[in-house]
Amino acid sequence: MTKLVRGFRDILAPQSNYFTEIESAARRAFALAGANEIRIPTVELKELFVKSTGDTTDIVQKEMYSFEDAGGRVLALRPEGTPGVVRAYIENNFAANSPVQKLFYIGNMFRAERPQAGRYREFEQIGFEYIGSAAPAADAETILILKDIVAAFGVKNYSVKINSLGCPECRPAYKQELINYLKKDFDALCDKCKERLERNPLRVLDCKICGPRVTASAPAQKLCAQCTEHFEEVKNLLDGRIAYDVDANLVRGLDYYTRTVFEFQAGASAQNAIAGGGRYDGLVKSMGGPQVPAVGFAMGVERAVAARGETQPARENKIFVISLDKTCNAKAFETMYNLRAEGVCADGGLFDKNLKTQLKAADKAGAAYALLLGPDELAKKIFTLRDFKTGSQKEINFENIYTEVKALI
RNA sequence: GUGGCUGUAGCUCAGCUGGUUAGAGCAUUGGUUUGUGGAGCCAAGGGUCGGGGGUUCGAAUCCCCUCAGCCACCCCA
Repeated sequence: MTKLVRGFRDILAPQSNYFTEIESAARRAFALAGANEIRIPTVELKELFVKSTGDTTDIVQKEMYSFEDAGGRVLALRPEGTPGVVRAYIENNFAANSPVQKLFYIGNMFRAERPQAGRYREFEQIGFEYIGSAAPAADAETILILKDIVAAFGVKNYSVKINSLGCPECRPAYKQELINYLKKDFDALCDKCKERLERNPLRVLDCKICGPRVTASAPAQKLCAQCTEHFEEVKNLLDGRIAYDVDANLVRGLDYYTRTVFEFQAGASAQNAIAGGGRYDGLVKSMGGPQVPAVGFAMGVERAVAARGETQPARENKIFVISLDKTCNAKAFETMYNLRAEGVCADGGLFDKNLKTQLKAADKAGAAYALLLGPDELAKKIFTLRDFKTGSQKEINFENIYTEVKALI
């Protein structure tokens, strides 16, 4: 038979419920913060990602699903959400009307990496982009919204790292200084870092092989006065609201980040980054828009779900309708259907099974109550309501059924 | 993309150094003498042992290829 494509998967209950839970938590937090949802396409021109995410990144160099359509356009499945959002911001001319935008999205992303636990070729991201504000408060707010979602969803043991990468004023100088420093001991670098040196020397600090050895003596990040002030202000706003560590080696892998970057980590696996983000003050302009600052994050839903773990759902306020005889089926069915109209979760309908089987099914479905209708009940115009928690039963007259059930549930 | 480990019923696994019709527990289905679930009892169904090729009289068991999963690297969410 035809099977799943490598790296893709079916998400079944209860996992699928956890996805809904975190999405709901996110929507609540976004609504409280005044953010609007944006739905962007899954497919964009490949060049969008090359220009924004960056052609030096692995994501663009080797992880994109790209293809040519019948019209000869070179397209790609989105590997991340930010480029599409920024493209939409520019294309819809937000800058002219209401330049400050808090936008969030929930959607699946695609990267052709080698699959591993916590790393799939299709995965879901919940993302937030705060476009139009250069204020440190925007950085802090972005980080705190993310914290609220993670906390509301119930991830317990996570840590937060932040850093500042500087701006176009101070970063090139630092980059050059770092290159000069690393070149002095070029041969000691691993092969990867030799390649990285010119292209993106900051990544050497993040390297598992060279990083630990180099960082101790490497020149420290030198932020300009404005970047220093910005970073200090971000930290001030964060203090007391979230526990975090400043990690000078935190370097995000996307090209567009400036100033503040951050990462939320949880779980023991190597794929422990459940969310990450940062400021990207130059991206809108570099993509053809006006000079507009921005900051944002993206959260990996399956990683957040894995970090939180399974939850034991309480026995649902569900009523399971059971009929014991052909003569009772019509009334039982009608009652089941009408209960739903009354807003009660009514399951059941396995009327061709015997009582024991139907009760088993009710238990398995997690029902709180079973509503039994047999010839005896039909004759007396009553239902028998069984409470699964206590095992007790009581009789309810036909005419009172909806009010009584609604009172219970 | 690189390296390592793994792949037997829906799930978790057992099958010793190759030997007749491949097993268990859980799950499922059906019964359990007349209407009562949440580890009662009985029984049944379900696997071309990931797929393909090879070695052999004979392969789940050995070899090769392939696919998939996991772990590390890498990368990132």
